[in-house]
Amino acid sequence: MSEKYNPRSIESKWQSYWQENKTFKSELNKEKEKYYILEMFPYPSGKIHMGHVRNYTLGDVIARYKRARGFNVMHPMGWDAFGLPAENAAIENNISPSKWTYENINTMRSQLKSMGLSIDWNRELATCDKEYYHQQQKLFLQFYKQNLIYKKESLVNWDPVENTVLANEQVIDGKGWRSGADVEQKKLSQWFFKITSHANKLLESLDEMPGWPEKVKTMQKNWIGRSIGCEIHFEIESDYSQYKPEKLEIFTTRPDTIFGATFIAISPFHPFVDQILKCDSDTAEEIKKLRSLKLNEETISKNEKIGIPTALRILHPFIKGKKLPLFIANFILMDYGTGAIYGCPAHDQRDFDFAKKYDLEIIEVIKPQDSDTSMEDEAYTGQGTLINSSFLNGLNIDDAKDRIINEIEKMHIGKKSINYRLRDWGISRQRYWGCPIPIMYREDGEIITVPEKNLPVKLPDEIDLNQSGNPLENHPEWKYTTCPHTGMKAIRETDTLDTFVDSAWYFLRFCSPKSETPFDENEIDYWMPVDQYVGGIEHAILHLLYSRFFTKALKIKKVNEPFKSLFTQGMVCHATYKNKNGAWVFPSDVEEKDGKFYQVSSGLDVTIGANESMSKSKKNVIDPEEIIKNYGSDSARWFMLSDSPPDRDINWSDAGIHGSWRFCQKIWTTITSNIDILIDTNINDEQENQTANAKTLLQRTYQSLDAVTKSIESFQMNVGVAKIYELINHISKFEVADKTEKSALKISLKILIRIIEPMIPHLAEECWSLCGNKTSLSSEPWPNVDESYLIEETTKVVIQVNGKRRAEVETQVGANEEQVMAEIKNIKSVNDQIEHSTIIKKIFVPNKILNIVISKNE
RNA sequence: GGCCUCAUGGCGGAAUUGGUAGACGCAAAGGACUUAAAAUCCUUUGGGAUUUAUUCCCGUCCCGGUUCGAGUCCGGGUGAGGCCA
Repeated sequence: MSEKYNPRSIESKWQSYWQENKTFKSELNKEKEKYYILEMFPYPSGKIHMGHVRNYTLGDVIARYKRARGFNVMHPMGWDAFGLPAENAAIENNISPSKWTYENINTMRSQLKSMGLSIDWNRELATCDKEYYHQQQKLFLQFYKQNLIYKKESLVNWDPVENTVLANEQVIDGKGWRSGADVEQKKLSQWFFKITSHANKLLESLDEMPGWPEKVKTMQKNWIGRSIGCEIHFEIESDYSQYKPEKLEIFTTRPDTIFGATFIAISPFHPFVDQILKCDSDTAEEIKKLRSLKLNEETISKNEKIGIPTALRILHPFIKGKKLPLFIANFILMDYGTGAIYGCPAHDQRDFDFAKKYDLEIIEVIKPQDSDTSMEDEAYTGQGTLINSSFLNGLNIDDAKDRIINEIEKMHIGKKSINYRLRDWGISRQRYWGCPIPIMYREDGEIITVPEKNLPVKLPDEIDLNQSGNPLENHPEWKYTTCPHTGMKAIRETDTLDTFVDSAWYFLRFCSPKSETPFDENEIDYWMPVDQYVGGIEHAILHLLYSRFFTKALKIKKVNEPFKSLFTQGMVCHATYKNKNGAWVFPSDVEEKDGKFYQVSSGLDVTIGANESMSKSKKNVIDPEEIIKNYGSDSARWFMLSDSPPDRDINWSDAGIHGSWRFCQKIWTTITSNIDILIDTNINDEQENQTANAKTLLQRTYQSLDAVTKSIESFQMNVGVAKIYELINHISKFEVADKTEKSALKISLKILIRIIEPMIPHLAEECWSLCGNKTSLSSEPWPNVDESYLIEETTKVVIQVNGKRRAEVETQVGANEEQVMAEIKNIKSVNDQIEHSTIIKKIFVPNKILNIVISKNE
């Protein structure tokens, strides 16, 4: 057997075998325990990149491992196929979004297949497929009936030149990416999912999800942002002649500090401000300026605090005669709470800065337990006792909160209230390439849903993308229709759904991808929840939260949460390159010459940008095709799993791929050179008169097997890889002299073949078939650890003196302190230390350590 | 600004969760084979000292603490990254 390792022929051979034999087809089978492994499905942007290779290799290791563990594994794949890039490509290349998308899908499918992933391709779906969005429109109707969908005015980024709405990423430095025009904030009437109605459920379930990383749960908790506080209605005095509002409703999470309140601030978008604008021409310009600035938490915390004084004064409800000035301030969000707060400068840094700037009163109402604070430089936000606060004096913060809320409720000027940072999910997109919203606007003003029997509302094929604005808006035949109930004239909703809607339920659709209803209850009942979900941390919040919301809102029996375990793999990053014209450049198009970088195709100089997650939009992608072509996908997979912990970001470099190739080669030569032993049916498990050598090999084999198993279970594939290296190093140094050693080697090699299959499946299948097997290795069970080999007779005990390692001794397992002490009598390095000293005590950890604590005799 | 991570040789990283720091891989150097190269195999590889040893000293970003013992736990700092529609 001297044939060379030839990954190209081996890999295509096994890929065809798996396809022809439907090796990875999954079917409902109640006799068997199911395992649903899912990686986040890709956007079909053109070609796969190393980030995909990492994601899908990781998932495939789990899929293959779980199959070996006897589970009925479902491992599907699909395409997150709607979205903006298809429309851009359509304009650039004069190709329809549909054609562009399906061509990309074909390319990427064959690339994924060339990686040897154990995917059930029978379940493949694409969200842009009308079969898929037909079902999605049904879900829309269902949500609509449940009152989970409503319409309201909301701000969008508006490009006045292109006459179109821009996504956030299309706004660069406040200007439209294509037109360069200043982007305006425009109000449009848009559809929303009432995700806030599930805020509390979404929050509370997080505590019952041990399979999720703490980091992601924390991010979601912060995102939902539940806070308990109090709404208070204040009476108002006005110096405006034409505007005299009576009451202002504010929200605070610190009602305990109400006696320290010295000003009131409202958002520039607060309803009061519209009226104030009418009365006060002096400040109108300033107010308009505040309104034009984009407000979010980040800018609020960084930007200078600005307040515009008004002629309104707020009466303090507990301090008679006290009047607080009211400001319009740039750090109050209209969407949070009531868009109005009171400021207590002494105990809130932001209020403190504001008070200093506008020379407002600072009243200390919380006194720290241990020290006096001066309030010179910063607010005190810690625990303490209430002072200067009338009936609250002497209470701690929590008690003071309860007491004041109680009082406020008694006086009927407010109530305890729970507030969420989470806002409703805006789902309208003014785009063509998305799922049509099954809504019509009738000429009599009624908004009606398209009846289920008339679904799907199909996207028109013929569109004009060269006109500005949404192509659906510009498509009269599609847009104008009649009401199916009355025959009245009607206009279709021309907005399409956010693509996050598509991905909020695809994992459900995979369970019954061809069902005539959105999903088959029976299948869902068996397959859901997803046992292991694998994807990028960048989806930690939105996609995962939306999916959780869908799952809860659909009220599927027994399925409360969609993803039992979540693993967030690190991103594959690469430097970004830009040429002189500001265009992104592919790394493969960059070359170095005399320390300078230039673009090969154009000859232009290139500047190197930051390392960022690989993405088609920045062109910092590496196509795995080259590597697969040169080394094979087994080497590529192995390389991807080596070295880096799966949850850590990596900077892509192919340095080291050669080592992976060497490893595959070594597996091949090791198996082929020992093939005689492997196919010899007379060699079995020979334990009688086993040589020490044979025993040691088996010990190491089972230790490796144990370690590899544990590392796969705990998502430490890089450690698993290292343990397999150790095993093959032992095997290749092993010399066979007698029958028990042949037997040991055979056992060891067979275990090796089995445990490399999740990682390098083609080579493993080939080795397995060389051993004379006629069926796929993937249906073979995972080997069991023979525990008897893990029991060691001797062990090394480390001898420390004052905590420093001085020697180690080989002892019987379970040796006691006296026995170990006897062993070390003649060890010089230890004796040198304990000479002329008094032994104070000895710390003995059986089989591990003996630490002798001494004090030197002077 | 808030919240959250992370920091170990030339590099990627390991360390049974408080018990031999640097497994395994990459890179590098030396050697074997070869007319030569590639490939393969063997050896060395955290820093330093010497009497070359079952030797000693230093060493896991910095300062301090807890402990018989700290890469691991606690406090403070420095630096890097992520998230904040």
